[in-house]
Amino acid sequence: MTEPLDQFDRNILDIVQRDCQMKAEAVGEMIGLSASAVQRRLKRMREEGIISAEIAVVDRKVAGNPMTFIAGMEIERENYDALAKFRTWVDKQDHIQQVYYVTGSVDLVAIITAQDVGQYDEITAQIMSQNPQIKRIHTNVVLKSVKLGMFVPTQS
Amino acid sequence: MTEPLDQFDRNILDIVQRDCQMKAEAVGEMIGLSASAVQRRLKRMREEGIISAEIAVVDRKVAGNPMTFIAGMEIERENYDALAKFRTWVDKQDHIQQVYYVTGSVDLVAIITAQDVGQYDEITAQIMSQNPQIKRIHTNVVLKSVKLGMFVPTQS
DNA sequence: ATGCACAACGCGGAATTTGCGCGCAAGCGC
DNA sequence: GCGCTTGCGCGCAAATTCCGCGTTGTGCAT
Repeated sequence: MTEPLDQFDRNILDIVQRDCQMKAEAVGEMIGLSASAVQRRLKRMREEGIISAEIAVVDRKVAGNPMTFIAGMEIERENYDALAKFRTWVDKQDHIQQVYYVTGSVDLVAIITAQDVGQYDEITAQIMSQNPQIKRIHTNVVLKSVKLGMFVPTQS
Repeated sequence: MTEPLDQFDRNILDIVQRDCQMKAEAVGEMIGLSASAVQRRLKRMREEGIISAEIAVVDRKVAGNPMTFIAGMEIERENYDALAKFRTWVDKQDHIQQVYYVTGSVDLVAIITAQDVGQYDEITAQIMSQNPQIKRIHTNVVLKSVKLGMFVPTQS
């Protein structure tokens, strides 16, 4: 289905993961390929889902959500499709950036942005009330975002 | 410095946060603005840093890093610039996607991608050896990424 | 095994099309 | 009336498509 990436693909991904608006010609110069070849490969990787999205990263403070919280949640493990239901629900919650289903003392870890603690409180209240399978929420307040990003290494 | 966003700006950000390759004309149609106006606003928001980056999101599995870990770390709190040093170091570590400095039972929370547990072990070993101020690491293995993204709500 | 013909693939470059980036005059709000 | 921002038009840069070529790999006959 999706055959392995060659070195050119990896180099292209390394670049567009940092700046996806770069001109194909500039990319081609960096990696030793023509502009049309770069565009062909980009198109292919987009179609195959290797590049799943191309997104703008917006400053949290300017957007009015200066605060970040990390919420660890306990869920009913037995009920497996509780997780599926939670997934569809959480997809629509814009303040919940990321959710991971994990091993350990909590079952779910969520990265949540909010305007202030009051709004965060409202969000957690909604999580609890609209998802009875969530038993408890442990909150960590983020004092500083040391590093942010979605970069994935491609070089083996 | 950076005056507040109006409704047009917010609508543009909502769109480009999901797809930053969309044509300005298409964006303009959605929000009721001409293409050139959209481009002007995008340029301004890029220059002001409201849009801090535009990046391609790459599939983790295809990139050869199918596993994700959430690492909670304990650090020497007294030494404040220990955090600054850690920041500069961690910026260069491609496998460490995100790092948050938090309140609670741990001081730092990191999202880390790896090929397998063996590679993750190497990464944590490097963290410990190259950052003596890190005292201990608590690892949570991610069984499933329920939601991923960097979306920030802009509508108040 | 060796040599050859041929199909498949991906490249670079040219031609075409598309979208961007400016200047400008008009319109809206303060 | 004075900003500021919009919409429009034009020139140009970039993306897309098309085409010819070289390389690779496969099958077949020698």
